[in-house]
Amino acid sequence: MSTISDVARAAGVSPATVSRVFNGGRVSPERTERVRQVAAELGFSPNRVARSLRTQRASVIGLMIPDIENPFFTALARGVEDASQRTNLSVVLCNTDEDVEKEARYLDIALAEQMAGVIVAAASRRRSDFSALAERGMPVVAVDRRPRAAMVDAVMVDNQHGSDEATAHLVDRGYQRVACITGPAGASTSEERLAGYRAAMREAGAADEWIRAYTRHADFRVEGGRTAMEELLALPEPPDAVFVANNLMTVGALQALRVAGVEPPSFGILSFGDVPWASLVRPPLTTVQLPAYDLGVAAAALLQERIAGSDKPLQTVVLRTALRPRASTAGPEGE
Amino acid sequence: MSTISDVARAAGVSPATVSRVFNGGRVSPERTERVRQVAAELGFSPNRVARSLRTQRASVIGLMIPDIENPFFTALARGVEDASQRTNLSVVLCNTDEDVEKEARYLDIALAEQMAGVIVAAASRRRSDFSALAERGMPVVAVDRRPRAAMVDAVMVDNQHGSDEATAHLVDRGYQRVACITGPAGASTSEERLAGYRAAMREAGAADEWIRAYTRHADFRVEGGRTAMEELLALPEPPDAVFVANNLMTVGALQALRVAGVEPPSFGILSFGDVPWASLVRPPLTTVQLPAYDLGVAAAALLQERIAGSDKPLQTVVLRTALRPRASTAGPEGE
DNA sequence: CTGAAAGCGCTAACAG
DNA sequence: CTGTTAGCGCTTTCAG
Repeated sequence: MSTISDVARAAGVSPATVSRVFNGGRVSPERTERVRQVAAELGFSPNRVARSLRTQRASVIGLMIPDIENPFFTALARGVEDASQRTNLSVVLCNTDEDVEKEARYLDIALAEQMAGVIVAAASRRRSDFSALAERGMPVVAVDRRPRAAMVDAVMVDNQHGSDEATAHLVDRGYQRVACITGPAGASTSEERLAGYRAAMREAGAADEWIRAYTRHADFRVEGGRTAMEELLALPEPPDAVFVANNLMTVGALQALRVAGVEPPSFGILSFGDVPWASLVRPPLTTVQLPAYDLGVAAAALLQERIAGSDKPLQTVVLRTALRPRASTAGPEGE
Repeated sequence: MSTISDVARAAGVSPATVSRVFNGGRVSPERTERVRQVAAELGFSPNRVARSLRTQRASVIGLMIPDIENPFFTALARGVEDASQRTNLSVVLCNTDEDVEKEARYLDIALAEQMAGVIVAAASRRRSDFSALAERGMPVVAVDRRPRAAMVDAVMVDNQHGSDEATAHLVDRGYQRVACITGPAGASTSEERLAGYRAAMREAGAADEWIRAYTRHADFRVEGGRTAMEELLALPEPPDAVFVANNLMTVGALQALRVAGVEPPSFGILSFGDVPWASLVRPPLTTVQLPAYDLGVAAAALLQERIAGSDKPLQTVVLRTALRPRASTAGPEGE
């Protein structure tokens, strides 16, 4: 592995000149040419570690996501990756596993590795803590999940509006008892989606107590969705439709329905977020489409601005969802 | 951000002592205690960039996978991650997108960032090139896909055996015309799985020419699987069963079958590798289970040995698959 | 436009 | 067991 001084010696110039050639400093054309030539011959490429140490900043950004097995987050990750590639930033993907400790460990690493910045889909609304990064001036962008009171830029989905619309759709189609399976109580996404559901149900005339009885919190995973659905089906007066607040829990809910011999659309089911391999599900599922990829792109753009030193006031970008009605919510008569 | 000298000064010791405290050198208990104390107060954590520059090795390893949206690779990634966490290595995930250029770019980054080592599921058997890393002494472990002639450790799945067994299972169940959808011609996994299929078919008495006519190469993605299945169904004498060489193509094949109104198990279908959300598919799918997670763990273990400086001869670890017969291959009579 | 020199923060000999 | 010292490879003043 040749170094900058090897190149300098071989080209008969100073290391500083070589450095300038690779960093856009002013160097005479012929020297530039010679240095490039020699560098190519020697297979030289600048050592980023040394550069980071010297400049105190890296060309790597961290992306913390809570579940690498959820297609929503992989799509988001691709958005971040694609947008970053254009700026020559490389992306380090960290899977926090919905675990605040693990997340904290990765945030420490980001700090110790002097990463240029971090994009986080926070594991917990209350307990995720970015203050250490913020204090040391490392740019942070929150994505998908809004951490409480953290002073960072954010890119969010319009959860409440999307859920409200989705729930209203179920009501419109004639379902009488629309239940809700939402995520863990700590997460902003859970709460906002629940709030949308509640708003729509109140508007449809449901009492708060009734709503509470037909609401379940689960873990945003398949398993949790299944269990919650089983509980709802076991109610004295079971629901005839369900609004499920994320994709994986919908998969679980579908399993529970199948086991119970309940078939959409006589039982309505609507998923907030695309269900993976939706094409395998019959009947086709009504979903609220989330702009996962664009969320990633927007977050990366915001982060890049900050890395470049922008001191605009903090922004929150909100992206809209889109309701895709399909057969799974055709109506209780099973049209 | 406090440095090692800040801590040294505040604790009244030398920087070397602080360093030793954090790296397991011999330091008297009371000093160790004091240093730890002071470090905690100052919120000190060692700067990994400086450490890497000094020691010429990093505590980061790269993991290059061809498709982050394939659950097989995410499971593999988790294996790598879990195994690495125990050794305090952090994992950088790079999505090569089955693209040799993109892969090469990431490999360059690995080099420039002085990563401790790299685990690669190669994008191409022929064109993926690790020689630059090997030359510079960076440990590389190939996983899942065997790059041609590269002198690296490898962790593989017993593709040929698994495919042979799977195909024989279809034949045993009474299917007469078993077709095959395999992956791109370049990949070792495609070729080995195809070889297993061929061996079983020959043993069942099929002519080479017949086998060729009932074989399709696709791209390991959903789309490719669908197209290939459509082609097979359009043959003058369509197959009555198919062996599909990866999970995503199976999803595509199922879509094509559904559109054509063909239902397993009267048409047999068997997937090499677990199909995501298999529980949504009806009837339940017969699969060859792959040890994706363990593949990751084994690769990480091998890499760690090399990073630690082992100069054992190169090894190839082969993990076995397991056939899980389910209803989708119950037999042409549709028992 | 170019070179010399001074570190970034850390670790690894080497002496003590 | 502890401190001193000399860099890892690079960038960035500061002179020239």
